[in-house]
Amino acid sequence: MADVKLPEGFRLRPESMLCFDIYATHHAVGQVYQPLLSKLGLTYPQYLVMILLWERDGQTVGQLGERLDLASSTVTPLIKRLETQGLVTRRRDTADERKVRVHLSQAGRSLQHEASHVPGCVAEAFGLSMEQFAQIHSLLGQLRHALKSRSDSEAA
Amino acid sequence: MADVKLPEGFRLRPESMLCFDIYATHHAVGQVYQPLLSKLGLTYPQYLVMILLWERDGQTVGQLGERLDLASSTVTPLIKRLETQGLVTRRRDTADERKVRVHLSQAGRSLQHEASHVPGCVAEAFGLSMEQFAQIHSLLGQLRHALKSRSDSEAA
DNA sequence: TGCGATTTAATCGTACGCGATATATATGGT
DNA sequence: ACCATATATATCGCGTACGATTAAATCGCA
Repeated sequence: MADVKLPEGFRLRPESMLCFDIYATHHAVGQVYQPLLSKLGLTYPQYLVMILLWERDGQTVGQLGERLDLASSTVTPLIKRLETQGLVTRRRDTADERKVRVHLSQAGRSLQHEASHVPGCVAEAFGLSMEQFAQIHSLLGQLRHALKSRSDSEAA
Repeated sequence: MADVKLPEGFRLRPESMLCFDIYATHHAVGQVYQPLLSKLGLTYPQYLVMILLWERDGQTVGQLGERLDLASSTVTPLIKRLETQGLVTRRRDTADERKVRVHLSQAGRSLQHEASHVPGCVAEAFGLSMEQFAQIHSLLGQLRHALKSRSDSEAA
């Protein structure tokens, strides 16, 4: 919890603080996806889960949560809502009954095609060049890595 | 809603998609702030509001919401919780009674000093150079600007 | 002046998101 | 085989978030 190299009484305009940046960008991105996804009956977090399942079916609740950094208290009800909509089914793993595997239904698989235009629309809305895109990806990755290793060493 | 220049059947690893980047980074940042702020009895969004008020007292609910991209349905209850904690007071603007002005209490002002170590701790946890920091700020700003102008033209 | 349109907050219902806790299943050492 | 421990989900309470709606105050303008 070391104290820092910022000048005494250092004050930035709030809008130029990184916490505001991330917060505002997260919002802005969500608002690009929202109208596209609501036509499919999905929320943004539900869409992220579906993307993971389209990539690999039958993942456990824990695996999905780990890739999205979400606790079971968030993932479980989200999956149940997807199940209510008929997009997925939940089955206990026969080998290890603690695990719940999430499987796509036929409707869940078809939805992938109906959603195929979404990344394109979003990419277009982003209006970034491939270079800028790659830069952001790289910098955010570095940022998360720094934060992660910091909190890991704290936990140790 | 023009379709796009992505190759047919284009598929990225989910984790390298920008929506995952932003989502995961937002989370990671929140988790750096959370332990620091919980000692002050604040949540992350409450902290953002306090920063805005420390910069300029007496802003309206609408002004606070606009700077954070939040609707009144989010801001109003948040402010009420800050009021319950004794950090702010809410007063109707005498000149325009539709507006509600949010004012810091003495406790709200003192909290600024108790929170003064937070940006430093966070900057340290970020572990980024000033160049990287500025790059992220700039790129996220460009991204938001692109998204904003896109959705504005849509609304028009 | 009067009254319809606009602006500003607040309210409601639904869906995240998390910390703390509970429950069921599996594992390891004796 | 037995039991302490660990693991995987689920549940609960609280605090965001947002779209849709409502209500009050203000503004525009005939």
